[in-house]
Amino acid sequence: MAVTLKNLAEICNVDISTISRALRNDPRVRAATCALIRTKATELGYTPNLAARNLVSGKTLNLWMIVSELNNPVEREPAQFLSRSLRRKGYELLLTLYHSDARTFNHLLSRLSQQVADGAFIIPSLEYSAPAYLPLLNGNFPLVFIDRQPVFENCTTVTTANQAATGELLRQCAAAGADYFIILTGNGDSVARMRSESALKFCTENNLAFTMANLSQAPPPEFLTKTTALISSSGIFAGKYLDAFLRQPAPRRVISGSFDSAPSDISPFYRVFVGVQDFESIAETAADLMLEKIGGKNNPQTVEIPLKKLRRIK
Amino acid sequence: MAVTLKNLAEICNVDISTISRALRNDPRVRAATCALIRTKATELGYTPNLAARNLVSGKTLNLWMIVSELNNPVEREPAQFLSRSLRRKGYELLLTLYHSDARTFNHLLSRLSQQVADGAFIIPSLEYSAPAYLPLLNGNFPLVFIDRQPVFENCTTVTTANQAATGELLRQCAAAGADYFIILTGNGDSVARMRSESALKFCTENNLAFTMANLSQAPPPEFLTKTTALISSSGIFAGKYLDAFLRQPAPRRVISGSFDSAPSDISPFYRVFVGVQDFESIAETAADLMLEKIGGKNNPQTVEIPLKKLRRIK
DNA sequence: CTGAAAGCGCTTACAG
DNA sequence: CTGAAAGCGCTTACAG
Repeated sequence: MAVTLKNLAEICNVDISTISRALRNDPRVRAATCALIRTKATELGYTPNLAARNLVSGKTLNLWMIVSELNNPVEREPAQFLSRSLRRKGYELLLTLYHSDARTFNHLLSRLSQQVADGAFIIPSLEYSAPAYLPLLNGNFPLVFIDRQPVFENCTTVTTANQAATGELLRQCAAAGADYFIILTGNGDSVARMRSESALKFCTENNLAFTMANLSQAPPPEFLTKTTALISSSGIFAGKYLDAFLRQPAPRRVISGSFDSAPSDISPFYRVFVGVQDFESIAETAADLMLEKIGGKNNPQTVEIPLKKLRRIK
Repeated sequence: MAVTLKNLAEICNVDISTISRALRNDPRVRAATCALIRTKATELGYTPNLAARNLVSGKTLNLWMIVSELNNPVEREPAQFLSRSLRRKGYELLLTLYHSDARTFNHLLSRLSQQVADGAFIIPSLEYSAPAYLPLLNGNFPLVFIDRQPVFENCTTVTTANQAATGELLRQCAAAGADYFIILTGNGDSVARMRSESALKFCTENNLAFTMANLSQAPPPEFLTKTTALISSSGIFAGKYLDAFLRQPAPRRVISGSFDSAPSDISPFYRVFVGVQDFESIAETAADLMLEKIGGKNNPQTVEIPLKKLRRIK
């Protein structure tokens, strides 16, 4: 059994409220009393019960972050930066995983309603629809979305300026000679859709040949005679697509343009460009918005963070 | 303001205790009363306050996992498996990071003393010494260590059978022709030390030439005439060591023997072996031990999990 | 079947 | 400077 204020009160022969005050450095308690209480407390290894404190204060100083898993840098990096940054601001970041499972995701949201944290950062999956969020949004619970946006409007989101970033990426590929674009970004979530749209727009505006494809879709024969750029959300996909469809017969030149990571084997590529997201700024911005929300400001908006850099790997 | 039992009691014109019972499916409350209460509750979006519940139950159904960061699979993988596994058993796994910082680590331990969780999994760093653990251990707080062992004895630890695993790894290298071993495993923590010792033992017993080295230590010229095996905790190190010292003049043949990951560029190696740890079994075993502990069993012991497999990558 | 009461461990006006 | 009291939101014997 843990030591409680009550125990200390009996031992020190003072009221429990005096104990409480002494331990919280209330200047009103006499130095001598305070000293006695503090020594006894450390002697017995007293440690406050946070659940009890939270009950009276109405806050936990905990913030949750709800992510799918940790293998993807898009989820992992913001989490790590947020943890550091929030600790400096007096909050604890607690990471929870939903493993791409809708039931688990909703379960975690319901925990938030049960007031386990003062707010939460969420990297959602598109398909987990709005109803689960409603109680939280109606209750004005501080929620900041990162990277992806949920299906409904009017919620605070911090994400990369994907339209601009995609434009830059394609421009580089074109400058390196690409005259045919295979766009593999798909439409799995709001970010994917934004990138696909932007890529399409770029190609159309600049009169560049392109096709939207995915990993199980062979490219039209056209690419054989062209300098092809593979545009993907992760270099892994470019590598896989190349292995699956482009190696034999090898096209003249293949360029990879991806976000965050290069293909694991870059040797078959002519050029490799990587748009590196600025996860630190994303985290910092999300933390600031969260604190505003906790402070009572209502700030629904989408904040876009520019790419950290556009690297040429090869 | 969140809806409380008190609010519901006023609205439904029954005592707060009846509300509580109805919402927890107590068979004693009349069906009609129960129905009324439940509809009102969902209407108003009632949601129990977990802090209050925890206060009376004395448990949180939360388990913490304290890790340094998430870039290393040795920390990330057990975390992900544990999260899945514990949810099935009715617990929430909350991940917290200490970012290789001793102060943060101790701060997180103190939170545990404040009863924020019913137990904790810890992947420690060697240098963060025993005192911070003492209150927890004395209070018999359920603690399960994963991978690394803290500096003191008598605590429950789940780790890979590193002695056997290292033996296997070196045996493979020797079978592939290695007659000179550069042992890069170091002594950064209990696992590193165990691997280094085991490697040394293996070489000595089998009459194989070897040297203990690190990334800033050139190998003796001997390796030039030998088939050299680089033994490391991660393929990254083997790659770096090769780049730094072995490339020019290139030795006859270099073999890599590492844990969990291969060198990112395997082309300069003659053979590449990887000992793959069984993080799923480690997590499963740790979860079981935790539940035992929470159930009141005192089970200090070190459980060793065999390697999942020994892969030959090249 | 339901209510009144005590209690979980703490904090904080309010008196004195 | 300190104590008695009320309260945070909930649960659970104990009566009736």
